[in-house]
Amino acid sequence: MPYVCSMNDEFVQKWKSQVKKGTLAFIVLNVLQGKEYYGYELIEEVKKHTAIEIAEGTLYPLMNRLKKETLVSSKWVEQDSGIPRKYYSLTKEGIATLKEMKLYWKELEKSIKKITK
Amino acid sequence: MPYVCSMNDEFVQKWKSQVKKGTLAFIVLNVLQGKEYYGYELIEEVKKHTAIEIAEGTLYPLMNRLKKETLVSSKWVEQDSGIPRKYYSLTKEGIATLKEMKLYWKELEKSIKKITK
DNA sequence: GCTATGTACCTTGCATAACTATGTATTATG
DNA sequence: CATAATACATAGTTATGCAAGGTACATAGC
Repeated sequence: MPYVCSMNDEFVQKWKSQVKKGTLAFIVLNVLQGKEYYGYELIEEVKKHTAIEIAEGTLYPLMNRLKKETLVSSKWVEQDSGIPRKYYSLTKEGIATLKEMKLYWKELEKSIKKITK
Repeated sequence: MPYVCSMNDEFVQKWKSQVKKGTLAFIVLNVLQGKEYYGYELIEEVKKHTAIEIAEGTLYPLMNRLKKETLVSSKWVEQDSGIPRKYYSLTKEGIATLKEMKLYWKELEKSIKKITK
């Protein structure tokens, strides 16, 4: 591979991973606004519509945290064939919390836009 | 205090802290684009112009990490009176890396906007 | 002289969360 | 019958924000 540019690739990779911290919870809650999803489907949904890939080993612990915080609830749904699916949905508290998070995100976005130029 | 809303205040607080992971490095590098800053000044600058507060215990270790990654360099500047200041500036590598980070941030912003609707 | 406040730097230890790797189980496909 | 895709789960590693502590200088008020 030819030397193209002096940017620090490994640093950027780690940075992206760090940016995801917090961001993923926000994304998941936002997606669940519209309708219920099961874990695997949620990952696919996000991958399809955005540039964000959520690893399974990331999502399931995340969903458990959100459940513990009572922001989402879950229920098992048997399938005619195949493995049963665990569907997640926003609780009332989840909706209120998401609203608060949206405010902060908008503020952050504005702040960074201001600094970037 | 009257009960106003069912959102989870502590969760939101922790979440904001998580969102800062990665975000702060991005912010600092962006600020240093324009001109050199010393640590204390950088905190004040960001606080003044945005909604973001960077704790000292966050900034100094962060600057050391950025230095170790050779994204910024620093130099001590003696003052006529008072404590000498450590001024930070972007390196060539820092500039290239920041460019890459900006691309990802734009992408992320777009993705979230899409999901938030 | 003493105290408080503001400036300016630094470090330790804790909590948190993403990711890799690994494991389980079911169904469809070649 | 082996592979891929679906679907959930956990352990261990790593990175980082922040509270809390510290050092040091300068100024203002009592």
